[in-house]
Amino acid sequence: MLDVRRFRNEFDQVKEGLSNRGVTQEEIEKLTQLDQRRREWISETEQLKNRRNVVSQEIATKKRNGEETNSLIEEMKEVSNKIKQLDDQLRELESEFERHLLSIPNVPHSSVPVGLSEEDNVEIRTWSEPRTFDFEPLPHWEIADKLDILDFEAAAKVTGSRFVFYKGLGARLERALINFMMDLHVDEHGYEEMLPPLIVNRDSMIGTGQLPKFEDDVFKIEDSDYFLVPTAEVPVTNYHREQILSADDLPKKYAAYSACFRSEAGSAGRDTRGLIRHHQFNKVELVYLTKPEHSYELLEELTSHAEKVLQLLGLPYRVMSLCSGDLGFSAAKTYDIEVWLPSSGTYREISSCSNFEDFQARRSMLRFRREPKAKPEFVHTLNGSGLAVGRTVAAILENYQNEDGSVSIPEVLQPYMRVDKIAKS
RNA sequence: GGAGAGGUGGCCGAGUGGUUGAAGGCACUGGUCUUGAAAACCAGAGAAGGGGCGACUCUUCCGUGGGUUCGAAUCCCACCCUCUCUGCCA
Repeated sequence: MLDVRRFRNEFDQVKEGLSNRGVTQEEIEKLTQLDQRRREWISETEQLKNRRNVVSQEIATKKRNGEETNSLIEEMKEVSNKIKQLDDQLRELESEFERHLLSIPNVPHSSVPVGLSEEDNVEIRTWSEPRTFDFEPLPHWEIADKLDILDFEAAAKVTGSRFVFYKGLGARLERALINFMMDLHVDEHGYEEMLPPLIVNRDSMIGTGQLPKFEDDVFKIEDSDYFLVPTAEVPVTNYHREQILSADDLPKKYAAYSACFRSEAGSAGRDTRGLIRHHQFNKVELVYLTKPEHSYELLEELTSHAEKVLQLLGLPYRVMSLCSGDLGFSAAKTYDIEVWLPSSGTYREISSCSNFEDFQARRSMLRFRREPKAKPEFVHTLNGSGLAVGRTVAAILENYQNEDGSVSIPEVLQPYMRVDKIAKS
């Protein structure tokens, strides 16, 4: 959530940042108006309430002394009615104000490239060279079909499109990757492991910014106010919601594996084949809660931890800095890590690492104290995929495929897989 | 799902519709005392929002949301959560 005070005090800067990512002039003006009216009405009702408190005190004293209080009570009836009226108006205004505020995206960090779309994202670095094949590399769904390790048709029958059954060594590969990634982050990178609920309530979804604006993108459980998690970011970040942490607790670093559920409304026809875009997929997520002054340096650290997974797996990738127009709603800055997919000859997103600054913390009242008696301040939250598991399987199948249709297993995974190759049985 | 009990400050725990932001205790901070510490004594200390350059000041907050009342932690209604018993069940 946007800081209204920052909005007032650094109006020009905030306005520019927001319009760089597509917030309209009207939306900004509306917020200014609502904020002004809101503050006027607050001081009006508060004056009346002060009057009510003072006179109530007086009535109590007079009653105790046996004095007459009828005229005061009469006056207070009127004041009370007035308060009720104004309070009702104010409540309506405040909920409109909040609704509006919740629908305004985060302000991009000054280092974010200005641009309108994906086209304007900036490449930061690449790692390793795409392998050259002396045969025509197949897309992962064809490789998997020949090896009988993924079954999309059965999933379509049992559930619907954009689902999959993993089978045999395919299922083991998915599981091996989850364990490999979790072990790496916990043992080498110092994260605390967490296994969160896969269903969360509305407040949690508001806290991390999925709601109220993007209800169409998530699965809601009928006859309830529960949602399937679109990412472990939601339960894990909300774990500390409405808490005041002490400075010694920071930074908090959590690694969480979860299944993720997304409705993929609006992406009909895109990536219909293979593992790239599913309604349900597995992901290992890294989540940070930090002091504000460390968040940007930790964004680099977080990104490097995600990169490390790809390096150990030997998968070529590049790191992109998303431009203002391509940033997610809650993010102030995002690096996308894109892995090389030989069959299409392109890089595809496999991790997205973002700094949300205090945007999520403000929505979810997630604070810390520098000193035992200091005023609470909002923490900064960050998260990134470390990595999306299904897409990693796709990348391994494609990058490690052999001419005979088999797929070699990257060395670091062999202890988890207990084989060095998936071949046709 | 059913029955009962309960939700008050960092924690424990009082609370009769009218100086209760809230007794008391623990923990915490500062001071006195002490060579130092402990004990004892004294004092201080919550959050959000509004106004003011500031000292400061006002409003709200006793699970959440409504209601009754001149006035609600206290009365009424709904909901949420926790605990105990119970039903079904991986």
